[in-house]
Amino acid sequence: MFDEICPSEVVPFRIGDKWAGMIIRCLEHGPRRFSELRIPLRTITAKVLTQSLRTLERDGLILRHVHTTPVQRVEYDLTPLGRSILEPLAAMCAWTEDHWDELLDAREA
Amino acid sequence: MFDEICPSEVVPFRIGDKWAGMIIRCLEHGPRRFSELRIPLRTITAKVLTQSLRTLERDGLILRHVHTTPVQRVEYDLTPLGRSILEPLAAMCAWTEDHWDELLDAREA
DNA sequence: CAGCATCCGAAAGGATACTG
DNA sequence: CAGTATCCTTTCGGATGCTG
Repeated sequence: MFDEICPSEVVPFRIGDKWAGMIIRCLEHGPRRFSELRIPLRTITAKVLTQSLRTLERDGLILRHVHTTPVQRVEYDLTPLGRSILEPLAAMCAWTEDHWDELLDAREA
Repeated sequence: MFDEICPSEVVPFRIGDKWAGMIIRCLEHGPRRFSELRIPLRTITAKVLTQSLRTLERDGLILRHVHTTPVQRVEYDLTPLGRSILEPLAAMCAWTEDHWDELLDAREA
């Protein structure tokens, strides 16, 4: 999903905007900082990451925490609502893995 | 989902393009003709419906059958692959129903 | 560090008119 | 009936430069 070689465009599911699904997965195992998120999401720009995070925050799926001690730190974390979406998201990913070959075959033909 | 009063934009999931998920649900109970699909999808234009159907066909999720007896009839039907996507799609819809109020509350705040 | 402001190109979606 | 063709508007994502 995060690999540039991986043709993610084949995945027919999307949550929110282009990056929202991947952001949610990045937060699966605990809070992450803005700059930490930029690592797995290599090609995302700061502006677009900010946009996606704001949308997710507005929708109540993540929370934004600002720490000013001593330097600026901003952490993002899943809300219970955001965490609850991991289950249907996993179902989607499982389906995609199961039918990956069929999807690629269909594209070729 | 098909009601114009219903704020479908709140639904954070999407399959393929804007209409693909709804088209798949329209085909859930058997094949449908082009013009039949335009009824529940009231606001879709012929061009965009054609585009979405071609994409779904290319991805192997639906099949297109042309009947020329005696007038032109074109029917669309789910493939086994397309039918298998109904399950994760249902999981997504169930999640959305369960958390509908939370999503709307978050938007207001 | 974690953004915001500005500008830009590409793509998606749609309106309208026409066709085998 | 089931589309095509053409044009147009909007939206999306990104590049670049600046800031508290």
